[in-house]
Amino acid sequence: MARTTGSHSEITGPRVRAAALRLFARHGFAAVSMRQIAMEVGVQVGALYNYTPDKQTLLFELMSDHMIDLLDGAASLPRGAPLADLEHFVRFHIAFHHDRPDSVFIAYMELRNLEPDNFAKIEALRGQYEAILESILQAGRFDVADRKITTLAIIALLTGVSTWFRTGGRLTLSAVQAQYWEMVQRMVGPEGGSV
Amino acid sequence: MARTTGSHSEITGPRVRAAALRLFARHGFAAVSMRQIAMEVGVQVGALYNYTPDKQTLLFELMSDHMIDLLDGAASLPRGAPLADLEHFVRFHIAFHHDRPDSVFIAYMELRNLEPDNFAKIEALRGQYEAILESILQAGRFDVADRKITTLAIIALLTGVSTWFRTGGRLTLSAVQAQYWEMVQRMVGPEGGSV
DNA sequence: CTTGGTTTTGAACGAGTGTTCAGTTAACAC
DNA sequence: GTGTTAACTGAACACTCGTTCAAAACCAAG
Repeated sequence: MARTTGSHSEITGPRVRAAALRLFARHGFAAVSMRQIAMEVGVQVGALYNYTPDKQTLLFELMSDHMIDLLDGAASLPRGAPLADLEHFVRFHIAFHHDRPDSVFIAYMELRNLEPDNFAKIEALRGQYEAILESILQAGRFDVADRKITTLAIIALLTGVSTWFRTGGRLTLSAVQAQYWEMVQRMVGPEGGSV
Repeated sequence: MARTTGSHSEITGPRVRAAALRLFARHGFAAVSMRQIAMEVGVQVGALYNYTPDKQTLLFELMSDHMIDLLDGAASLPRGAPLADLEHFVRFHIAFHHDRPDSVFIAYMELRNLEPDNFAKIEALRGQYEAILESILQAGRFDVADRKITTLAIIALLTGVSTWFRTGGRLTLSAVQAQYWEMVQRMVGPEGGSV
């Protein structure tokens, strides 16, 4: 057999995903055509179908890869004292999302464009991620009225950073992390406050 | 002249906007065709163009109306002691967004589908809304490290409610308002804490 | 150089897009 | 009943859509 290693697919494949990611984030899944993606890659439309069975799967895999990376990252955080764990989680969430603005955008905006099966899979991953934060809150017995709500509130608060923060502005990433960590600390109250 | 008052346009017009709102929220602006909107209204496509010059304007007017309502609502809140003002703002934001899930979704998700001019107008309205909260924080001289960040953080926190809260679940709207008010109070620290 | 498999092209498919408009319908004033 | 005009239909326009596939191009191994 010929051309098994070093073939073009190992170059074009990632380029297809990168182009789709960029364009979906900028204009939305439904507004981007396969021809636009192909043009960005520098290839004809038909060639894309060597790398994805269809447009929907392309979207799903981008979202799925993102959520798995997120989950892996959070699951790999060192676990110890709950307050320290919470701080690690907060800083990780902000940094991770800051590094991948396009993926973040897609993961939050394009859920409705997923077919039911794919939607369920992404939602399951999101649930696992929330469970990590919730378990930290539980371990610390913080002073929160409702742990589930606090979990979702913290994630919404932290994810909101990506709507305005860009490197090179008034603040550094670590300054933002510090301020959000301060806010989260206040939100959850003193450790041991829960019954 | 004939048929000036009580004409169908006063019935069909709102129905067109309502159908567009519903469908844009469910499937996204780009994924919804004018024919789908017409079918929902029970009319042929061409008839829609009696009520909007084009699809883009239909989207813009939905977003614009929503933002103006939001701004009017916030501007009409009674102003007095900063802490009470902040509480009013928090409760208002949650209730307002809860009452209009479709509009909220569109206002946050479809910004990228606006033409530059329209985008700028919506952004300006959003800025005015943020300014109201910021002025409350300023008046109270709360203990916040950065007032602008805290403003955006609070709005992100509160808007996050609409991603999970639906009437009829475990919690009532006023219970949710109470919990978020508690969290916001903690986030901003004691009044008079700022320099 | 030939062979054999991977990758890409280029064209086509049927369906759907936003928008326009001449012509029909329907309701009100007189 | 007639005249007027707002409201709507139905068809058409010129494109764009996702997807498929035979044929060509390409490249490494033998």
